Amino acid sequence: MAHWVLHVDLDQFLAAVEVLRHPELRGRPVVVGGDGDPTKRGVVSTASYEARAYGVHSGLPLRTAARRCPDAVFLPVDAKVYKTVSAQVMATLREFDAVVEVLGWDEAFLAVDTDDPERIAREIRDRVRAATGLDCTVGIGQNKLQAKLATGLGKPAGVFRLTHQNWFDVLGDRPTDALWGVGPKTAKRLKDMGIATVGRLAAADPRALAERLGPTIGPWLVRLAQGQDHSPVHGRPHVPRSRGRETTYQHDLRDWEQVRREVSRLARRVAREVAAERRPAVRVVVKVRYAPFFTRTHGRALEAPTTEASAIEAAAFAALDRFTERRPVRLLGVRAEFAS
DNA sequence: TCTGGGGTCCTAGGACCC
DNA sequence: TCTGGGGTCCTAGGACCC
Repeated sequence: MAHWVLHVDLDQFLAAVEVLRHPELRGRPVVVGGDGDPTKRGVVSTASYEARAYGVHSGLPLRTAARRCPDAVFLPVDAKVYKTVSAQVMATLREFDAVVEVLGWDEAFLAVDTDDPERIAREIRDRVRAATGLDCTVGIGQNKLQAKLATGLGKPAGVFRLTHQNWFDVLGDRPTDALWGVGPKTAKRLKDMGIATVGRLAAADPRALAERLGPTIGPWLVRLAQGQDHSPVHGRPHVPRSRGRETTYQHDLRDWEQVRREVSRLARRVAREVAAERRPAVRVVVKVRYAPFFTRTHGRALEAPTTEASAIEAAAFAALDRFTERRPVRLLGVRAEFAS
């Protein structure tokens, strides 16, 4: 039997969950994001396919979404409900004879041994739909990279197989940011080097890329473009490396005393979650985004690993003291890092 | 008129030590 | 007056992903 990786991705997950519990919304443009008020600062988390037809997509500012699609139904992100539904989906996936690696609320990899991966893919789709009422797409590959990219080609509610056999037929002429791990910045840098497509990147000299993009990332990009990926599917539960909270304010903060109070509030909230985790923090990082949308961070190591709120707050204050610019603040964040 | 919140990993530079 | 070469740790920032 052959070894296959399947990637399962729920279609328009947040919007689909909202339609499930508000059936009257079916067929309408639905936009989930922020607190559901498109006049406020926030972005789209998920748009239904009906809303996508108006050019509304994840990451788009809610205000822009409202202009593009004034008839859309705007709903707040209800993380608690999505987590519950996600757990049902993942439990369904774990019924299969496979190693299951969860990637987030709406995605998972399954490692399976079979001679008919399409049969298993269709069965996954059917059983997820029966258990939750949700549609998903299943990508099939010889590794995680191929499976992940296959899913995008199978949407919505389809099954697609991407292997070394059809890799270049399907992706060779696509821009490099079609790859999982290549974003707009790297795509631009590659383009500036004369590398615009996956095919060109696959044929590039790893040493030349190492010089321009770093010793790890350069050669890795070439392997990525060749469809190579040896990272295993693992079923171990995720152990967080850090835990943080951040807030974008509806109106910029100008009073630095208020900034300090907000950092205290965030630090104490993070400390509560760190304590609940029962793992001591070793470092605290404060993030400040100024009104013109540039972001700075400063951190402070804790004197000793701790879950104590007062120590975490003191470290956050020490980090905050390293910010000297007194401009209006748009966002504040506090993050605690655990020992590695 | 804008541009969330939750994370992870890699890089580069400086400090420090031998 | 001149002053190498590693290795490691810490920190800030960048890029990416869901």
